[in-house]
Amino acid sequence: MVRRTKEDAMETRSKLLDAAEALFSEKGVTQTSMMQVAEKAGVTRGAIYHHFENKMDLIESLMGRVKLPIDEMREQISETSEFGVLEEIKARSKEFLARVQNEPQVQSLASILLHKCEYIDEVNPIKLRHVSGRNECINDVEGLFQKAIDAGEIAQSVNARTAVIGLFSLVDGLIYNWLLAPDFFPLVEYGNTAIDTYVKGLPR
Amino acid sequence: MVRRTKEDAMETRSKLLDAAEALFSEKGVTQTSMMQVAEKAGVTRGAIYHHFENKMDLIESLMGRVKLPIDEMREQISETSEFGVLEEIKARSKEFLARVQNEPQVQSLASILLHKCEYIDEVNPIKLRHVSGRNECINDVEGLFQKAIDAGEIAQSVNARTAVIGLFSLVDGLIYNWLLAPDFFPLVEYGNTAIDTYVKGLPR
DNA sequence: TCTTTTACATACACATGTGCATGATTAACC
DNA sequence: GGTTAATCATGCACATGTGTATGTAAAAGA
Repeated sequence: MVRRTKEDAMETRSKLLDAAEALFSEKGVTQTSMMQVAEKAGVTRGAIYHHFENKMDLIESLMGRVKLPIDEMREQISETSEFGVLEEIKARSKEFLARVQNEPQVQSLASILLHKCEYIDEVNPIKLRHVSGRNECINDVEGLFQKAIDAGEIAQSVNARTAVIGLFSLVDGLIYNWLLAPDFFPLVEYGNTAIDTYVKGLPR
Repeated sequence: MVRRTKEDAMETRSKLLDAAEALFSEKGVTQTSMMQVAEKAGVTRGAIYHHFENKMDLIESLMGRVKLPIDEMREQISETSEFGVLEEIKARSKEFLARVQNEPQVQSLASILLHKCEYIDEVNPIKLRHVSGRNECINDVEGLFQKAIDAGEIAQSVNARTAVIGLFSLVDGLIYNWLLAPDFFPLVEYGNTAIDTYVKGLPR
């Protein structure tokens, strides 16, 4: 075929990522071959191996393309809120759910992360990214909870780390179960109620 | 080789299931070949295809071998407790966590379900079993929550289904995150606190 | 004891996927 | 305007996995 312009090249690269994202989230990572990705993108396998080293590299590029809510949450962490710290924590968690429900790309990536790939060894870059992102985020929000404790919004008896991990697990579990069968319950509606319930249950 | 006795046959079948369970939970389902399972069990691939139709059938037998906590929870559902219904719900949820943490086989299966397999299409028996088991269990516990509402343990304003899905998501998320990195936090200790927090947050 | 069937091992055929090497054509650059 | 280099397409070699057919020796059954 013809040699395309540099903008055309970026477009095919983008098409390849789109195709991979759709196929991975639909059929699973291992069940999708490079050939299928190429076909969906309208090119041949040669194009993939020109733009990416292998499937793992393709996945890494896929994940790096979108700013996940967990990353965005970390960025906003420094901004102080006019309401209480606790309200801020709740708002962030709810926005997390909303993005998963409303942004198709975020939803696809979350689906790949939670359901459509296998977390094999520690070298797996998908797992590494997930775990490191989670741990950093948890550390940050733990600081927020500590601020809430210091500000007297919740009791001194509360362990900040325990509180964070519970909240995180709740949000993760909500997304996990919702992606398993989206028609089973409305994520944002039920999720927001659950978040309110959990935070309200923290000792004052 | 020699033809073994019927008890020997059951033993090799058991060894095959053990080998598959270990390999699947360690390296993932798709990354484990029938040959590796056979080798670990000390037989050849022929033995597998004699006892099981294919890999999927092997997985189904694997899952059917152990009574998952989610199933056991459903069986105990009818037994009434001497304490309140709410206390019963909390106790069941905590026992759920304890089994995952303490029983290696349950832990392996949970790891396979949550991290080491891909939920592809709706025909996937693993996903089907997971979803159907979850839905039935949720329906049952929803009944318990309704009893708690009727008994006045929690407010009439509480929606039973919303409450269940929140609690379930919390438990699922705890297990999911713990299996991701078991050293990160103690499952039972933190999990029990989180469950208490959630239930305590339900409107009275 | 003789036959049948079970419990595997062995071997073959087939499909599929990957990685790379090579080719073709044109954009990019001097 | 000629050379270089990028953007893919094409084809080959290789590895790996699956399913099945066949072989075999002993247990099960009569």
